[in-house]
Amino acid sequence: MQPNQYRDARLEKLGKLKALGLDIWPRKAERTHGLAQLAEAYADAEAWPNEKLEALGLTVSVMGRVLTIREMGKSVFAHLTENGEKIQAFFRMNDVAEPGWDVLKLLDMGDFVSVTGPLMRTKTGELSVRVKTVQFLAKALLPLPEKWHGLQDKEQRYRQRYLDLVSNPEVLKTFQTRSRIVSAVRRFMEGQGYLEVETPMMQPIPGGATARPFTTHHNALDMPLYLRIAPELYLKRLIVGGFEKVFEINRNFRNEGLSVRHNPEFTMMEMYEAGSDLRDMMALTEGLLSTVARDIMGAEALPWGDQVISYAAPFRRLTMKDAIAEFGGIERHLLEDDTSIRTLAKAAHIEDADTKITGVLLGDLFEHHAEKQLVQPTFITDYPIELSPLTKTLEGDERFVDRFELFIGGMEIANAYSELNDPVDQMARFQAQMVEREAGNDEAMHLDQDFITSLEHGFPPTGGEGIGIDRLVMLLTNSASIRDVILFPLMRPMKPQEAGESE
RNA sequence: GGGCCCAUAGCUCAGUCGGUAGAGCAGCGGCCUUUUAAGCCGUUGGUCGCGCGUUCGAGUCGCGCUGGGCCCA
Repeated sequence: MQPNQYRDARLEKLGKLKALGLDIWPRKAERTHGLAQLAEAYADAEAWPNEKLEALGLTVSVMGRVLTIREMGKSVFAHLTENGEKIQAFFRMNDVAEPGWDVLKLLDMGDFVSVTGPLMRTKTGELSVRVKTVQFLAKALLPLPEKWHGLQDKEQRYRQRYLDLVSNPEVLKTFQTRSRIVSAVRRFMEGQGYLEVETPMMQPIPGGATARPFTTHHNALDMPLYLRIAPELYLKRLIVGGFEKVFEINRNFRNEGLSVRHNPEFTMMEMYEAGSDLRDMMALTEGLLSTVARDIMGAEALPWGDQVISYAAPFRRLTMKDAIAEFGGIERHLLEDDTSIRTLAKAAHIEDADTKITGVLLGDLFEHHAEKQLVQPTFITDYPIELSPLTKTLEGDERFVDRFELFIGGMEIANAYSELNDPVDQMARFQAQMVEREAGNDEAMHLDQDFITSLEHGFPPTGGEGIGIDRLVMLLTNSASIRDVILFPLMRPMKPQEAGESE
């Protein structure tokens, strides 16, 4: 409604810059060095005192966003920032070529400039460019958040992540680290001989997990499509087709609530290896996490809140029942009997404890007693078959399956199976899921007939696993919320502003 | 879905018992040719998230709504 005073002042300066005959929005920045490059070479004040820098006679052009301006009469200091690095620009009226001094007076924090001049160190020891010429690159019409406290309001930080990144350097750092983690994961998998593939994100039948999908529609084919909840069934088809080791890193979408650990779209890596089983997946996971921790974070022991998590192999292994017994302080033999399991579930105030089947109750008891306490990496094994429709059973016990979930920091990080490859058994498991679905469980799996057909053509014994990349990044970067490692987390839209009198 | 908490200037935050809006940074005008959250003088800027109510009077109390945060299921 009322024009913003900051915008007005800056638009006026823009006009003055134009009046100086400058190209206000040049197509390219003049520069000889990146700030990171200069920092790496000359940041060491002991090795590069001012005399040595001046003797070097190195003239540089660097670009950056103006972060601070300190005016001191006929000299001015400004910090430029680029990619998380900073350098000081030192302007003296007598040094700066026309129309540099006039340009300087029209600079605001947030603007982009490139400056050219010899490298020097001020008497307080800061690496600086003694500016001879200034090239104006772009005007910021809106002010940056406060320079000392940065942007604090969480809502605004998520909605306007660019401001969060500009004003909170550790946020930029976290996301740079995320990128390096993902690429280290890729490197490790490729080093193990895995090939990265892409499978459908839009699927006619959503499969591979128990979750509610998002629905969409294809116009030309006039058919419903689902955003995938997992790539699993497609990756397995590739193993049927003859790939030996495949992985995929990409987004999954689950139509569920938001929390510190859940965003409706999240990044997962899934991998499948023909001929291997759960034990091989454990070894792969230990190798992956300890390698990434070492290579990217520089240590196998990393802080998590006020604790320290060790990613050194091997990780602890514990059956689901043993975990319930240990962390729930429950006598182990009570977990062998259906009636006492039901009694324990009621005691733990688990919902529908009277009607749920035993396997589901065991899972609930595990969540209730153990999950939050599994801070150090722990493989939980021996899952009830009811919770695992895609997994081979344990040798000698048809009620449990050869599956693990890896817990770290009280969160589920990974989920792996010795994959079910018997098409007849798989069909029966799907049918059990369909009964669940008809009983009203809209997270139960859909029948995927073509997937069954693929198994009928022969699916070798296969180890498969999914790893939650967002949660892994949370752990490695010591971030308490998934929103701190997802650049643009889902937010409810703001109520649109009232239209006002203009129409 | 339930409980608790938050929303005041562009940003970070005060605002007492209900008495009519404050600081720092930023902005604007000055002074200052090696500063570091530079300093000094002056100064602009507010639909106190939105709505209804109580009251002579509401940023403050009550109810509802919106958005967000944390905990729980």
